[in-house]
Amino acid sequence: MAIDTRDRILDVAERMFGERGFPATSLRDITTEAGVNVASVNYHFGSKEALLAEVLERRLKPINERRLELLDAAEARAGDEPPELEAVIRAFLSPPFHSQRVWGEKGRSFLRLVGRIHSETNEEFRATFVKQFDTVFQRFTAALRRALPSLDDADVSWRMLFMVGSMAFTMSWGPTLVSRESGVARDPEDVLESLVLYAAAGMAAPVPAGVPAMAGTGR
Amino acid sequence: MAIDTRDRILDVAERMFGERGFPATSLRDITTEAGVNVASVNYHFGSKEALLAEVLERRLKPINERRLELLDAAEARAGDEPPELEAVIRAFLSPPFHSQRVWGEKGRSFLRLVGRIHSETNEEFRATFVKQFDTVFQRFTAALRRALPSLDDADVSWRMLFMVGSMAFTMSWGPTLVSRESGVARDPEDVLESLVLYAAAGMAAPVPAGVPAMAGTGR
DNA sequence: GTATGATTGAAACAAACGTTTGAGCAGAGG
DNA sequence: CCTCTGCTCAAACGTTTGTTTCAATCATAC
Repeated sequence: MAIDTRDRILDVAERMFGERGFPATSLRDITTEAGVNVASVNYHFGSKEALLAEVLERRLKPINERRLELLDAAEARAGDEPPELEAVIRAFLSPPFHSQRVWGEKGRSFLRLVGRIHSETNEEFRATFVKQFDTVFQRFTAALRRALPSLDDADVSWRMLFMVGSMAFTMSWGPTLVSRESGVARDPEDVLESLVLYAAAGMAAPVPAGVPAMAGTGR
Repeated sequence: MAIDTRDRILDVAERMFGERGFPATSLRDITTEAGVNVASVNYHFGSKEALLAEVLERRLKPINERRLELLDAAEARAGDEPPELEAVIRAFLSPPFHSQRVWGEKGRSFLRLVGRIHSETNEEFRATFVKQFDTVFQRFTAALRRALPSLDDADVSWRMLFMVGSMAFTMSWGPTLVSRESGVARDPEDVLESLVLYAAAGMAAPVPAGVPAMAGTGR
């Protein structure tokens, strides 16, 4: 009633995709809960997959923009020197966590959805999805290489993957898995701090001198 | 023909669940590829979900048993002292990576499946799934707490989550995402070493003195 | 007030889903 | 030879899926 049909669909779809997953959520689940007609999805978005794309873009765009802003600031602060490692990591990790705070429960289910994306869509869709991260990944890879001059390119790539993994898994299932135990931190801001700390230490881990040549020409 | 129908179904299901995901894979996809009748799935396993459970257990049991073996060895080696941090981490991370080597392509798609589990099944199924890890998690949590006496329980729990996240994400998508770039390490054994290094450094990261009390009584 | 273009509604579409049925086949035991 | 048991098969079950259709309704502009 109050809100536009389009937005109602987007909100409910975001939540349900996050909770049950994309293939497991039917359009009728969404439209029933949103109180709109089934046909309106195809009218407003064209298809179920196009709806998913719109749900993702709506939230992802500001997050990635914010990441680049923060990275810009960190690099400007460092001048000609390599940017500070922890600042780079924080620039990457904090925007999604902040979105969790800003958007409340909506933000949480959206992050769970992002964590699912890689496993629930087909190859082609995933390709258009990762394109949204192209610039972000390139910029952050370059920054991390400057901040970690002792690592070769392969190490930086893998460690970025490790960091992304921690982030995605934590955002998706941290609340579910950890909150069951007793007396653990709940505030997303605290979790972010722990994660930054962990990732910074992992990123900066020295490569043992005995086995230095893992990449380079061939292997 | 050569192999038993049951095993044929299990093999194909493992691969397809890993590639496309559980909800996105139909029983007819599986049975057609395996060259068996649709009805045989329900005859041998009872339901699609029960098939998934069997696929998981078949591979997961030896992995978790091996983890506990290695942890036993590490603790025995340490005597009354706390076990060595890197040994504990390696005990947790290496069995799935080794399975990747031992089982070849089958192992890879299985690990991708495991990475998907948390996002593709309903609450009840996931509950029976994580039960398989109960013992493992308890033992490793205890060992890590002894190896990291300066951390409080909440920090250990969260950092374990970070580690599991890196592992799951790497096993699921490392080959897909990283291999596209040039000249990066491919050998699973090397990736394991990088991950152990990263996780050990992250786990051992000192908690900044300024903000020590994150858990404990309330917050 | 009436015409216009955007939006919604109920109903139906074919296709695909997991599961069930019951006949048919093979081989072992008596 | 017959019977039982384990298994496979083609066919059909009733639901549910994403999508389409087309008339009804709405707000806005003339």
